[in-house]
Amino acid sequence: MGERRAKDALFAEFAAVGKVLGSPRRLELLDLLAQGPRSVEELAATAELGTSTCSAHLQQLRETGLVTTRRVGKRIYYALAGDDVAALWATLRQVAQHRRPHTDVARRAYLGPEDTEAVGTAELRRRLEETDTVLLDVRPRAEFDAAHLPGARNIPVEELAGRLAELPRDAEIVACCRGRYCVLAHDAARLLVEQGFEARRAVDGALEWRLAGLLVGT
Amino acid sequence: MGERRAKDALFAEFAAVGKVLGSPRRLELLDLLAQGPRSVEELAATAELGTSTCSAHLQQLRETGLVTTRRVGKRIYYALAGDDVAALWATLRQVAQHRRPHTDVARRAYLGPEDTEAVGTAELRRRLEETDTVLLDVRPRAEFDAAHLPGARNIPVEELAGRLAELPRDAEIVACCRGRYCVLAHDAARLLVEQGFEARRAVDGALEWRLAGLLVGT
DNA sequence: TCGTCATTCCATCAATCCATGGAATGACGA
DNA sequence: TCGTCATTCCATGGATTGATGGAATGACGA
Repeated sequence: MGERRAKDALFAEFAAVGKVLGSPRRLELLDLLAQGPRSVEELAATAELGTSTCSAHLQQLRETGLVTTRRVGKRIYYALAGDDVAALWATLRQVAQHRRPHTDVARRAYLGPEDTEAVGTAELRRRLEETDTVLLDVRPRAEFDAAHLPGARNIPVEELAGRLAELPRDAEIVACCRGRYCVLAHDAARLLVEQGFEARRAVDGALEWRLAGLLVGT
Repeated sequence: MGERRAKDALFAEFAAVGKVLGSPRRLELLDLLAQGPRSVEELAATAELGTSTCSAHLQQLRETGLVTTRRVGKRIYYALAGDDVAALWATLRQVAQHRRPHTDVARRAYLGPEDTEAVGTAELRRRLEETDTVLLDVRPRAEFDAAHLPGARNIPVEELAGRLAELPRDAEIVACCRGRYCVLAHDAARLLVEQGFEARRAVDGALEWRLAGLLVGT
């Protein structure tokens, strides 16, 4: 009886998903896609990959079923197949953070010093309701447009230094971005504090809020 | 600035966890470990692996931080590092089931025909409280001892055919095992029904109940 | 119909991974 | 102290994977 063979086939299916999660590059692409659909060249540029390489990785993600494609004009947009994939990605990060001490070292090295104050999601929502806190989403416009917290304003970090006049000096500003391992909010909060604003950064970001069902599209 | 380098290092940490999930053999070991601690040779025998091969896989799991080891006498027991790892494994399976159509084909090929009636966890708990349903855990004794649902009785499948006299003919029997992708309950329920018992099988098993915090140890 | 442009295919090289069996390790028990 | 036994180490060969650049594909727009 092919019981062993059948079991191997089943576990090979599971392993196919695992295998595709085994490359830093693919995870980076997955992280970007968790923010919203993107074309190959956008992804290649953002992830600093060659187009061929990026395409090859995306195809592996697609063959495994984690992402889907849609053609618009002469571009092909890749998107996460569903929120369960985002949940898997979040769980993977959580396990790494929990079980691999070095993850936290790498996280700190990437995000920079913890010199700005962090605001948790519960606290953030309270402040948005009860005070005139400004929620500043500093992700690229495309990602903001795809989905963001209700009431958030968008100024991409690259533009932030030149658009300080748009921000209030008499209210608290909370910067947010892609999620727990994204630099953008750190950078933004740091810049704003240097410029004399009363600024903090959100601990969570679009990925976590997406999983909690808090986001709205445009 | 080594921003790219730092980001790569962070994502390499995440990918290390993904990479170790990319082998069917390791996933099988992980699945077994989700049932409770086991020695290398037990694992090798159950997963039908050579000892060296098994040891090598276990070490990768350990280096990645997903499992821990403990020495007892001349044996080394491997165990899951925590419930978050079990949750990751469950999420991975769920995504595969959801996003890879072939998973269900492989699942059916392995588990055999769906000729016995399935009982979900909510319904199972209701029946255990309100009727005199017998919950029959058909996993190996070691796994049952490590953790099981309160009130369950243990008869490993191998022994089942010879111990039918211990089971009531006037009450419903629900067979349970490791989880959604385990054959044992299917085999047991099939055998019992053939023998004229009023038998069903639980949809969920130890893995799912562990994550729901329903298990008790010995 | 043809040029353009985004994406994919292809061939290649270097690197990594897996399974295997025999030797080495290292803790227990006499 | 020494034999035993579970586990790990090591060397090997076969297979897979990732990055890369140039060629091919295929849809759009003139």
